[in-house]
Amino acid sequence: MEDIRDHEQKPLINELTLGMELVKQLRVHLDHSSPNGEMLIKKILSSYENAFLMLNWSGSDGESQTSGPTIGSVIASPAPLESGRRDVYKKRKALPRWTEQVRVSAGTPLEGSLDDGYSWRKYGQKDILGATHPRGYYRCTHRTFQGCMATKQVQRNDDDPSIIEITYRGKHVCVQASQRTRTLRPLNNIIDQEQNQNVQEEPKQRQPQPHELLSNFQTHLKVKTENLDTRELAPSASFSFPSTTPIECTESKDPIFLNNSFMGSYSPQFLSPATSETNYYSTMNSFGGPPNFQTSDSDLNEILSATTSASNSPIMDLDFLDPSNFDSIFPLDASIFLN
DNA sequence: TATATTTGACCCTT
DNA sequence: AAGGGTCAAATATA
Repeated sequence: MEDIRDHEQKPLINELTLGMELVKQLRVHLDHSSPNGEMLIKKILSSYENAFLMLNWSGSDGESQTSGPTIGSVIASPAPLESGRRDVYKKRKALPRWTEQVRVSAGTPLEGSLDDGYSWRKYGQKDILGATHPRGYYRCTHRTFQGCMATKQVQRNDDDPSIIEITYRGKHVCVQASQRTRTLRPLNNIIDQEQNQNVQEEPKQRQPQPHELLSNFQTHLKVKTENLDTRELAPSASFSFPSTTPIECTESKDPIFLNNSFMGSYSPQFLSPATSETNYYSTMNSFGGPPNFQTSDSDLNEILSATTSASNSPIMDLDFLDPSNFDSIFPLDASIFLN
């Protein structure tokens, strides 16, 4: 099985690799004389990255992959319900899961407003037996275009309503435009927003509150992990939230893929998780979304940086990250991709 | 008009 | 069978 799929993928990988190489050669010839050209190059490379990410995903799930949909198939043609859905359940069950508890001040509005640096879309709410507060279900906004299966459940604690429990499931495969660093509004502006939010009745999570985020996660956050391989956690013994690392950024092995293959030349700078997801969204259009090429050069830089940032995230599970698999999938020194 | 949320129905697991 | 989780049509919002 594995071999067959390898054989199916290798030519594709090779083609992608070749294409990436050619793009980089083209980039050299551009010689910075054309900003637009450079922008396009980055877009193209970004698309290649995502293609690789998708391939990776489809080849990483050992258990259910025989009949389960790959990311690509999800995007192109959802699998039939009968078999597909069950596989989805299986997959999700196998996803790593961990819980965070965030204490919010009394008047703080709802769970959905808690921003962890990723953009979420609410897809359900349920009254839970024995719980006074309903549980909200959120999934990654980028599921459609990037196949990111990360979800989270948000529920107010019964005993202490000021505590909100957030259960994350799955790792982000998506690239989030998570770097407001360079676009952060002036502090007073942020404070204004926060004050406004405290008055807000129905908050919108679409407007991340970097300031609030920071204080929440740095001062009130407790994390308990469930079903999370302790081996993975071990390296994050420093499980603190240095400045603004997204919570998901706790696994150490994940960077292997991005650092080695795509981001070798991009120093992992530290980026704010505060998310303005619209930036990236427009970029993702380049492979599936509605046409929108208004992405600016700086946006693309952000995106690439975000990918770097994401390299700190538990992006993939993955046997794929097993060096042995890695070699077979990326025969070349992939660190050259973005150089 | 596009995108996000709500909510009842459906599916899956236990 | 019950309860939790997800889907998707309807509705709301910007």
